[in-house]
Amino acid sequence: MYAKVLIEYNNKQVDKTFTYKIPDYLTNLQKGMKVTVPFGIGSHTINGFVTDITDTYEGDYDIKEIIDVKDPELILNEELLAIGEYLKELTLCSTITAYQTMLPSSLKVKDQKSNYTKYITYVELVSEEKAQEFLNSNPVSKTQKFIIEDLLNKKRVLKTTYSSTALKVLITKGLVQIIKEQQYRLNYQNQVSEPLPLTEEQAKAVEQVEFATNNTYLLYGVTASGKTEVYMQLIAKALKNHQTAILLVPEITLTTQIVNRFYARFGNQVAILHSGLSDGEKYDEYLKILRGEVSIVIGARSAIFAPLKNIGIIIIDEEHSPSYKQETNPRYHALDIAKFRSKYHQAPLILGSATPTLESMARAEKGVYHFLSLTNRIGAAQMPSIELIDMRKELKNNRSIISKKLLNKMQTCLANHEQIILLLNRRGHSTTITCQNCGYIYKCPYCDITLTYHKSSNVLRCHYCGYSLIKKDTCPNCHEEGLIFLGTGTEKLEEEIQKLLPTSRIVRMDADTTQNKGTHQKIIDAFANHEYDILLGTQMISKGLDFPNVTLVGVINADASLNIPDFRSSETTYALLSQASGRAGRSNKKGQVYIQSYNPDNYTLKCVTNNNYLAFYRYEMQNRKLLSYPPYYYLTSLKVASKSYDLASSEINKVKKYLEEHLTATTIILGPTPAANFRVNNVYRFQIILKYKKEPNLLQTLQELDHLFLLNNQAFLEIDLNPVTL
DNA sequence: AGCACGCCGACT
DNA sequence: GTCGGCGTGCTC
Repeated sequence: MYAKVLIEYNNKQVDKTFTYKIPDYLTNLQKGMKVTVPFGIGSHTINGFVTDITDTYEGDYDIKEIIDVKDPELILNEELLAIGEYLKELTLCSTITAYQTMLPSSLKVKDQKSNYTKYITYVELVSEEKAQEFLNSNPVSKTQKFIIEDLLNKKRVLKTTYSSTALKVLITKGLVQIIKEQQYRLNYQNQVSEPLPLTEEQAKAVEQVEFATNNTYLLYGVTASGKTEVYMQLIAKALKNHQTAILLVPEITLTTQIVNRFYARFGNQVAILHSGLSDGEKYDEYLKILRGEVSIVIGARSAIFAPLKNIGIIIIDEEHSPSYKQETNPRYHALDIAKFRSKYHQAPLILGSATPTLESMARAEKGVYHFLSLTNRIGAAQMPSIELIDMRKELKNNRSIISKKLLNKMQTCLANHEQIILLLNRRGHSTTITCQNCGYIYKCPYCDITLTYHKSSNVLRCHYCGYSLIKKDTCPNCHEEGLIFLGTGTEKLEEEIQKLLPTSRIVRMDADTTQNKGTHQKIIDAFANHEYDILLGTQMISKGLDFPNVTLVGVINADASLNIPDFRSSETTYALLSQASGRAGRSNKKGQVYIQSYNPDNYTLKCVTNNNYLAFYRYEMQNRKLLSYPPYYYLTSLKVASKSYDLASSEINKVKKYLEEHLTATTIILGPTPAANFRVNNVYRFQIILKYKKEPNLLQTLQELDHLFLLNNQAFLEIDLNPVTL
């Protein structure tokens, strides 16, 4: 018997299987297992996956034998092997990269430095008779006597309870034995919560989902309309059919808020997978899934690869979230994998959002997706009132970044002991530091952007590459004391509010204050306990959080995200503002939202104010049609990156020529232009964008181009099919 | 990813 | 003459 093995090296040159003979002692070898094989010169061994097993082998290689099976419990089943192939095709990555992407880091094909299995050790008596005999003999040490009597009583006790020296003696005497058991790091109580009564809308949504089909449903539900309860009842239905379920949520939403609701309802049938877990915790959760001990997996993007069998339903919450697209290789979108698995298992796929992507909404309109909607908030909660504040008028008599109106509302709110959320989508203190004397502007020496000032650490930092510089008092160019700080980040906002409202308790949440594990959750918990009055932060405060006492939401600068040069900037702005607004008035108190802008006539902002997603959708669809963007056209982005400007420039032109020669005439080839991240870490990037409705030669051409760059170690080709951002 | 093979520069 | 630079190519 022979096995085809995909080896661990991530290199296009070894992106193929190697055939090995299966030795007699490995007759239980199965497809999808992880093995150790000899590879290359000498006695080198590496790991790989068995992708196929055959009876015969025809070829003139000097065949070697498989050495051993690693982690026999970890088997990529037929479905996962097929997903790997699909992922490879979807993203043009190597096959091994595809499989590696699907696994938690502790189970990837490579030699593990640590054993992730956590054990708990008990001690037990070998036999009660022997123990009695021992007690009756003389003389008996006091500690040993105590241990034996205690064990006679309790049968099984944690090893750490007793003195280890006394235990050693008892073990050598053959009286006591040690029992080692695997222990999962995360364990939860049994379920305590019952399904909630559904509103008419919710019940209708639950009823409309047909199981045992590969239908896709778009669940359009306004903020606080009770989508989570719909998910739970749909999942309960799947469980009742002895099927399993996957729920994807954006990373940032994976706070204990949603997870705890699921634990309370479904108890230890739930496994969670997200980047907040340690490698050991992920290993345990993955094993629970692999062993079939759980039926529900809740996780971020990569949880779509969870090795669940017999999936009955797949749900993607906040389906518009860009976090479902991986922005490093392989650049896959969880939605594509979800559709693959939906079809494979004949399991319905639910996409939930208050602000669906235009692609999803368009598909729902065309009837490709089934449309479900929740238009009302749950219980007594009403939609918040939203008002735009024209900052141009404000500028004339008030230089503050907080408008008079918003400040007044904040004061009222504080007086009523209610809480406030402020959104400013920019971290740090000041975004530009310039010299009044000579006009010098601090820029990153490696990237193409200005440095941001971080006051708490007195450092100027590049938000692209992390380069940092200690701030000096004088200008590095003219040596005068003329440095001024322009542009406001969350740090300066905090300072300013503390000045304006000295008695208020403020907590800031952004990438800088949430670096350590668990700090994110700590801030949320403290704010929920009303230890603070004001929560201010970047977009991470806008997602999925549920604080009943928040009645006021302020958006400091709505224009920032609107002005990003990306075809999706209106869409992301609408989603961001509508999500942020959704944090206000989630229980019986009416919520108010104030959005500050220098472009109050902007149509997207007007739609946010009126809470009119459909109006925004129709308007933005016209723009997309005019400019030939998704969902009317598909996009592919090709970038050439190189440390050499000239090389990047000449190579991208070769790429363009190749594309022109091989693609059909209807495909629009835009560029080359400098990419949005033109220079990062001293690497230059040029970009070409393809727009097409149908391009039969696409995959073939991209693969060929990829091959042409295979041996080039000076310039690199980065291909992104259906990019989320350009 | 390693490691060997191979073809050109500065040394005892 | 030879030690060693890293460019190129192969690994079942």
